[in-house]
Amino acid sequence: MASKSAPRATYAEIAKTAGVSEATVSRVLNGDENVHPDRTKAVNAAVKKLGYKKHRAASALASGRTGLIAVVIDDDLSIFADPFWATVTSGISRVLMENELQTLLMVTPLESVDGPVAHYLMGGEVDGAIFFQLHKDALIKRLRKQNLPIVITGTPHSRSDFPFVDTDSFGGALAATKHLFSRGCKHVGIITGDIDTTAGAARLDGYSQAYRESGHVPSKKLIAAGDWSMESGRAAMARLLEKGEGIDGVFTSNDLMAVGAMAAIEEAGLRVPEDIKVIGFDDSVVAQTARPALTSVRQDIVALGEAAAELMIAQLRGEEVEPRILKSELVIRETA
Amino acid sequence: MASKSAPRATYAEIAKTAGVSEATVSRVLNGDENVHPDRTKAVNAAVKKLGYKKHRAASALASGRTGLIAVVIDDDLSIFADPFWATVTSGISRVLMENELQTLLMVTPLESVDGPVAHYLMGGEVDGAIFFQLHKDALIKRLRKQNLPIVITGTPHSRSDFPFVDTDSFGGALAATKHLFSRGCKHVGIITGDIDTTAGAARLDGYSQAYRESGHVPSKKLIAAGDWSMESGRAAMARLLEKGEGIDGVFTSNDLMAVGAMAAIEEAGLRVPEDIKVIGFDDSVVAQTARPALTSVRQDIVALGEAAAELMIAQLRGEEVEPRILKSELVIRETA
DNA sequence: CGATTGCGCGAAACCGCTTTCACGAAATCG
DNA sequence: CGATTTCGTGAAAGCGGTTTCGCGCAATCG
Repeated sequence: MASKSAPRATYAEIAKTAGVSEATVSRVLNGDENVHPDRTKAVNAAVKKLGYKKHRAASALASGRTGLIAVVIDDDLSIFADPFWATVTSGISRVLMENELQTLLMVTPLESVDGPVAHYLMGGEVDGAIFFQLHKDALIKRLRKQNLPIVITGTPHSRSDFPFVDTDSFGGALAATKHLFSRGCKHVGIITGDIDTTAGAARLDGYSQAYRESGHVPSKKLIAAGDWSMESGRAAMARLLEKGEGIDGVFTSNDLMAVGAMAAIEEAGLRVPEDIKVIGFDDSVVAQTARPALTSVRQDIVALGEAAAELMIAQLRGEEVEPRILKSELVIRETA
Repeated sequence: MASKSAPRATYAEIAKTAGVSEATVSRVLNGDENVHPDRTKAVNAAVKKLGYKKHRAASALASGRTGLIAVVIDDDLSIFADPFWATVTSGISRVLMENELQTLLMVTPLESVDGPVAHYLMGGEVDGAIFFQLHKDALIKRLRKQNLPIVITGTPHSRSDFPFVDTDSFGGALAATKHLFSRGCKHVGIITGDIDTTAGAARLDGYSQAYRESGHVPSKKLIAAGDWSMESGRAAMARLLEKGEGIDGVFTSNDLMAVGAMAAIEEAGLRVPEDIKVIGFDDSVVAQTARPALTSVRQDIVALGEAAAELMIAQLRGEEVEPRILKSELVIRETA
């Protein structure tokens, strides 16, 4: 459709104006060391003069490298209404661009191992894929077998050796719970996220660990299950209150549930933080807009994306990569 | 990097097993009508049998069509912490995928007309570009001149003939303000967004229009400027209260400012909605988590993305396109 | 000092698909 | 019924890079 107002320079022209062969142009443009400095200079000059920009498709066809990295979002729970993934993605995109790579966004149900997405990824259309979430990793295992570089954002279930990046959920939960104790709470409860997710489990573990370290005795009655939603937080808190354990502090596994919990507390005629202190997780907008403002565990989400991209780039370079766990940090506001 | 475990079928093989020429294979695969049904069938059979998948790069090189649509986000205000754009993007991605197109995400400051992004877009690397926001449209004008299909999400400033999609800000603000009147408010104020944005201006216009239609007399003292942030909403509301116009209702141009306004109202010892009713705009998570729950103007954000993608596809087909304005809807909760 | 090695470089094949061109056969025309 | 169109098709020339191969030359070796 687009007309070629500026008839795009090619290797042929560069080669001619630089007085070298196209092969040499290619070498220079791909950083081959074994080229005489003089020619290198000549080529670079020609490139600048002609405003040359490499043609991706041609390059991809010849080399097999597309310069494209897929970011795959299983469109069930994900991006809708959750700023988290968007933020991660922007971090990824930034880093990839700096490395001459483009971000191909695929928001789609992951379906079977041979849905269209799977074929696309296996068909060599991209140089690598970064996945969000991970309920089923059959597809990923398959891709791995094909040597497609993969990075997972979030901790995978199987302890396969997938390269992944994640926030330190355990540490964050540990710190949050300890903070509640240090503020004088005696009976600290937890509202968990979906325990089937690794993040949900890790946050519960952190909470338990804090109990163990504090010398306090934990009670199963102080543990209530949520599913990350605000409504589940409200319901879980209501249950916690009913049990009459004298709960005076609660760590909720995300901010949304914290807000729900605060509503339940208020409905019970109690006050935050005077009667019950609350700490969330994520430090999302919601934490900042809540009243009273919510104390929460912050994750550096952009950094998470950047780390994912860096892991991908390392793989592309053929380096061995280790999973990366990012530190979380407690942001103290009014609720605890 | 990825090894070819399955040595990818090519036209050559298909042509051979179907007993036709490669040219015919191409015709069939690109929907050329002028091919004998028998051959068409033969080719399709061969394709299925061999599990053939077209090689994008090769196709792009030969045809000049990349099958890639860029989604460009000016990384200043945008994606960070704002679920809005992410949601739009997921709508775009879904529709593009259904049409065999891929979404290339570019999160980056738009800088000058000849930054790297500009070059990328002008270099024929993509078949079209969808832009979010629009502070400066110099780049876009330039791209348009090159015949690159463009769609803008949000209303552009210049009344150039860019194809764009947007939510009916004016109508939403009108409905919200009228609703406040109908609930008995006599002195309805507005906290505007950045007036330099078309959305900010349109929402103010809708508010003014409601005043005109209602027969009430508007007062400049009831208009306070915000900048979309929660803090600006709080400050604006404080000013509104000071002016002592007996304000009893306020329409804020987005949810974040509404939450800020509610905080200010509470700090002034007044109550929502008993003393002052509040309506926001966007119906974001924040509206749902606020207490009392915020009445707000909902936009169908996914639909907005889908519309953008559809406009793009129409252009790719060479059709003439009209801007598309999507209806907004008042979601009534507790604050008004 | 003749023989071997290594380095820098150009010629040319190639990546896989698209598209122009021309040709033979079938359909339409005068 | 010969002449002109129309239609379906294959051969082949690209599209714009990358990469292998081998050559000529200078450096190194015996």
